[in-house]
Amino acid sequence: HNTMEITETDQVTNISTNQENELLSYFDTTLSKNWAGPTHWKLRKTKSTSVKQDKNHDDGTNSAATERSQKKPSARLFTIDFLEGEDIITDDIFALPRRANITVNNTKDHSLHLLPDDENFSSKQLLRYFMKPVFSVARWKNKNFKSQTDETTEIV
Amino acid sequence: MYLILTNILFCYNSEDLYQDLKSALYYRIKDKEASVRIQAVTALSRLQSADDEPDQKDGLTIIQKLTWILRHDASAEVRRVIILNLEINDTTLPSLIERTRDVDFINRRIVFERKLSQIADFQVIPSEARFKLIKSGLSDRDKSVRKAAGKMIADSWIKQADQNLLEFLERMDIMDGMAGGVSEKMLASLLELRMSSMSIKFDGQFWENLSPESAFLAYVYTNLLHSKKMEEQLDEILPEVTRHAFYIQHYNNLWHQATKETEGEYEFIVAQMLGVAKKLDYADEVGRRKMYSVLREMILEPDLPDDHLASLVNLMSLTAMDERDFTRIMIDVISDIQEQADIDDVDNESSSKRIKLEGLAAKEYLSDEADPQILQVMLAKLKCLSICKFMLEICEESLQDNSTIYGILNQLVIPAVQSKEVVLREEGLHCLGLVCHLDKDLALHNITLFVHCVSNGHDELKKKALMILFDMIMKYGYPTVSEKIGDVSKSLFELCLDNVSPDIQYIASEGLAKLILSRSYKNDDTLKLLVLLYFFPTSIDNTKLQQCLTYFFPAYCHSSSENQKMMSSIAISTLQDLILTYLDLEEGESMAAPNVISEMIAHWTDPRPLVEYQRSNDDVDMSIQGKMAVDILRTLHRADILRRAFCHILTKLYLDEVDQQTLKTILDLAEIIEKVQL
DNA sequence: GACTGTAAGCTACACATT
DNA sequence: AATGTGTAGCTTACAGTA
Repeated sequence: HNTMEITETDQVTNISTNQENELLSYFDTTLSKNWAGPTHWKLRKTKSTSVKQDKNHDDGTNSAATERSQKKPSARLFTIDFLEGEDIITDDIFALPRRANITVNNTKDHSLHLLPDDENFSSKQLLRYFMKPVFSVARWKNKNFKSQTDETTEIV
Repeated sequence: MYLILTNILFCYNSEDLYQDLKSALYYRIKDKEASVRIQAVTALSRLQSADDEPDQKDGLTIIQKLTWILRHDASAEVRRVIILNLEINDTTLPSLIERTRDVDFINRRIVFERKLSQIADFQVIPSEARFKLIKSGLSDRDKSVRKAAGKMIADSWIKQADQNLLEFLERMDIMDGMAGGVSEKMLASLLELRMSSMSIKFDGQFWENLSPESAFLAYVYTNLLHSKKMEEQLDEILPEVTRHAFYIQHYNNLWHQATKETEGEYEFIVAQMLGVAKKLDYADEVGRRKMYSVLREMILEPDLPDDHLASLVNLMSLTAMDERDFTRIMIDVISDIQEQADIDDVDNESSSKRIKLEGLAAKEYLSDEADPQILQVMLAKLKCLSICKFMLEICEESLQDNSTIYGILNQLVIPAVQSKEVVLREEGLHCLGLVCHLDKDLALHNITLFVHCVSNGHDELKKKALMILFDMIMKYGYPTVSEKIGDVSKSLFELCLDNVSPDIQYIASEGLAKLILSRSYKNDDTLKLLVLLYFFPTSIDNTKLQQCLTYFFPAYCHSSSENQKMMSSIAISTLQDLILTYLDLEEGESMAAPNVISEMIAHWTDPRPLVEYQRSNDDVDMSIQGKMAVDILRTLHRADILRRAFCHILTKLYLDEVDQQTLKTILDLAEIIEKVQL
């Protein structure tokens, strides 16, 4: 029951001619960092600007009531959530006497700190066939008008 | 401090002090503070050239220690200091070159601009490594690295050849860097940087006295002007079509007359000239005919390399009137070759010699008997199939409109597919796959064949068949294709994702990524398999697969709320499976840590990037991760091994806009857990 | 209680952009 | 020059180890 099918014919031309092409190129830019796979993946924050904008939009469009009812409780209750985690069992407060530190560092680190080969994966590979190359320039389309009619009459 | 001491030591040469300092430094390079290590390493690098005495403890000299740190130190800055201070010699150069792939882009950059630009002779780098570093430098994700690599070539390295471009290309061994287009990329970037400061003119003399380097220059420059749409300059440098056809003929003749030492060079020149010809304007009838006749003759020659063949077919399409004209010509060519093979079959000592030469590569694939006649027929067939393949890559018209192809299908392609020779079968299948792009009925008729090849063929055939199958589904739609084979396709996909061959896993992943992203195919089990495969320890070295899916998952989840919903529905159970595999890792296996997996999954299912992409939160379920939180908490009080990781993902979820009801559920569940724990 | 590794938040700085 | 962006490093806190 899981297998659903939604489709028309020829997805490559469908997509590449449609605007979805542009939409995918959005990801070419946003994913240009973080291309190297899970071992080198990092979360990039600093969406604070866009988030703030979004919130402002919400404030403008939605009522302030929803704002209060949703966000304020969530903030409060979420802190409770933190407390639940394990806060009450805090140990007694002591000053930490520091003795001589061992200054050597354990380098069992086998990582060579190298990037993998960059396969330059982009929307381009998702918009092509495996076997059939896509030629951006149609080679005969210009000549076709005059010759095509001739040829057909000749052959037939 | 150590630096000062070291400098002092240089002035007051005291052996005891020196040894003391050195052994102290040997400890400080292992200090846990990066800043200390930086100092230690700078100090040590002052001693590197004066002291090659091995350390008694590990038998390593200073330089060996430095190169070891260069590879292993976790601090980018420590590595940077070593890059900057390490002297360049035969032992250190490979380590420095390796840093062109350092994770830190500043390190990559300074290797190019401070080290590799400084070497006296770039030929000390073996050409394979040289092209590898050029490729990675010029196509680096970071702009400044690309620039540094480009400048290294265009400013420093070319100086070694006295600013003489052709001399430079010769020293560069461009013929060794053709694979992957590295040579072309390098020259193109060089030309782009120096275009203004050089005037490039190709006159008759130039064309008549081509060397591999000048021919390559002509080819790359032509391509560059073409891609920049600089039509006037292009007209200026390119000869007329007729002349160019003569040149091609000329060098082709030289190639065949060449000695063993020079034949490679002429073959290369011909390849470049054919490349240039692709950018000519074939409007002129006389030129077009001349070119056509030259090509028509060349393509019949027996021992053509594959890329010549591809260029020839491509050019013949340019000189043809239209697609039907083109296919007719190619079919003529193919039957000529077949005839030729049949005739040569009877006698002709000399051609069988040639075949042997060419056959060397193909021989290993061909079955046992070395009978030259059989071999020759086989090679002729193979050549016909290759021509057919290149032709079909170009063809667009449907089979009904271009029925000439049927003939070749029945007479050449089908027998090849049924052949017992592996090479022929592969190439035949390739052609069949391409023909199926032109006719839906034919495609559907052959689906079962492709499926059969995927499940029963040898690896190479499997790969081809799988690619064809995906192409067919992309082209004609999943329902149409699966109608033909029932529910086989889903299990076939799963089989391929589970395959032992990394290539097949990769093809299956990319194929599925395409299908899923284009909404041709949608299935939660398959999606889950993809995620599992992505993180699985066996995939850790499958870079293609990883990079493909690294692109796919965010693109999939952040482009539609429906997709994101699907992902979130499998997220928790998948994460659970992955954590369990992580806990069961064998010695020597490795995979991403549970926390990383959690963060990535949390990111994929985060509604905010989706909102940003859609530029509105219509249809976006802002509380989607709230539901995930509920899921997690429900599993949490059962399993305890998973506690840690699951709690971690809980903190990553976006719960600010969760609806009240879900929120309440979350809190209740949390409360229960707390009580149970107490 | 010492000592580690890890995670998260903050600050300062270098860099790029305009 | 002024701005924003991204990163490295520092600090703090906590949990596990033995």
